[in-house]
Amino acid sequence: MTQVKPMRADARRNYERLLKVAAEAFAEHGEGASLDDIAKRAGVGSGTLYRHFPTRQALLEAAYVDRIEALGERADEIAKELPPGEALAEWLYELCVGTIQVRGMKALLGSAVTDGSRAALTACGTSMKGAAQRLVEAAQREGTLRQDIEPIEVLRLAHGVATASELANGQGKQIRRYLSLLTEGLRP
Amino acid sequence: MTQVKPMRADARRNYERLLKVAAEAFAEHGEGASLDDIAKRAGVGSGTLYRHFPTRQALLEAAYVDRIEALGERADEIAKELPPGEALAEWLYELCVGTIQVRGMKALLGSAVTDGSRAALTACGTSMKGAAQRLVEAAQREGTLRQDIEPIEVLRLAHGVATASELANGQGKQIRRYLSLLTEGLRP
DNA sequence: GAGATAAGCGGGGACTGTCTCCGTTTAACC
DNA sequence: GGTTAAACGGAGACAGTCCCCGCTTATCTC
Repeated sequence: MTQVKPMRADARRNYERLLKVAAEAFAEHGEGASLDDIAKRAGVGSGTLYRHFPTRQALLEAAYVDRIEALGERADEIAKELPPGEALAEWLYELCVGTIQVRGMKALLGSAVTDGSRAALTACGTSMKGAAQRLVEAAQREGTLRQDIEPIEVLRLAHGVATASELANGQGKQIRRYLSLLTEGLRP
Repeated sequence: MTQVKPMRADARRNYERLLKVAAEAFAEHGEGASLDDIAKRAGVGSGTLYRHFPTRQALLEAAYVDRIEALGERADEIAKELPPGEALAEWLYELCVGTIQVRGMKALLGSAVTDGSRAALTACGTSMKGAAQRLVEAAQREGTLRQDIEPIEVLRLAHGVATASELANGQGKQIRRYLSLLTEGLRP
């Protein structure tokens, strides 16, 4: 599963440089950051960039996997500290914060929960879905979450909440409010 | 308020052609459709397009104002046929359908409810906000909608629901489901 | 260490899209 | 019909994506 042939030293070096620069660039300019510019800033030719990461999507994913996996692990930490219902809410909050604050992660998280996505987001997608599943099932067992809902639906709705919060100039407060509106519903 | 000087005949002709072609192009290729291509298809130079519509946003808005205003009027029709709570739900449903199906309208509706938007969406924005306000207040008076919520928040959340539905390959069924999850909340 | 060799590099260039500038055309008014 | 200002339109500067292929170099072998 892991790299059968070890990368050549220069290849590995360039790969890492690109990743680091890309994360900065995406954070700064959003997912539309210029790829040729990233290559330049990393001190490599654009050919090198495109060889390592055939698509923007691939680079985006590689640049943020660790952050996303951290989010997956965070789910378990939170689960230890809070009762299931609250844990889910808190995790969704942190997920939304990440979605909005780290420009460029939105597209990535979005396609991770897209139905029929082109199997692109394997790593990120499974990590997110796993975390969501654990929290959702726990909350359902506890009885603080409706039974008829799938983990992936929760992720999609959270993405929707992030979008809505963004429209409202999303500071943490907005996210909290919209998340709680979702949890409690719009009825009185 | 309205055009002080009437447009020259050729200008008016080109303006209309552009609008018609633009609506088709955006519907077909999404909001990213090539502007030069729209100009070409309308049989005018790109200079003409940019003179009439300085930004993509401006063209997008002009191409869809009538559709959006129809949505505004639809609110009142629905209000006559259904009790306030159901009317709001039905209107939000139609709003989401429009958001998703007519590619290119999403960006427009999004920026119409963005906090601190650059005063771009005056026409569309006020139309939407007006319709939302009428339905929201009626539902609140009836007691089927929480009191502590603003019309614009409902619009933003609806946009979020549309986004979530889109991720789920949004057919009408998904939209209905996610909307009702929002209305009723995620609690059991 | 020297040589062989394939993995990896990188930048030139084709292509697509945006947007402006300015010489030319033409509708509108007399 | 002649004048004039409004409107046209396309050439071209610029920015981004992405591929191709001759050159460089890390690694392996002796």
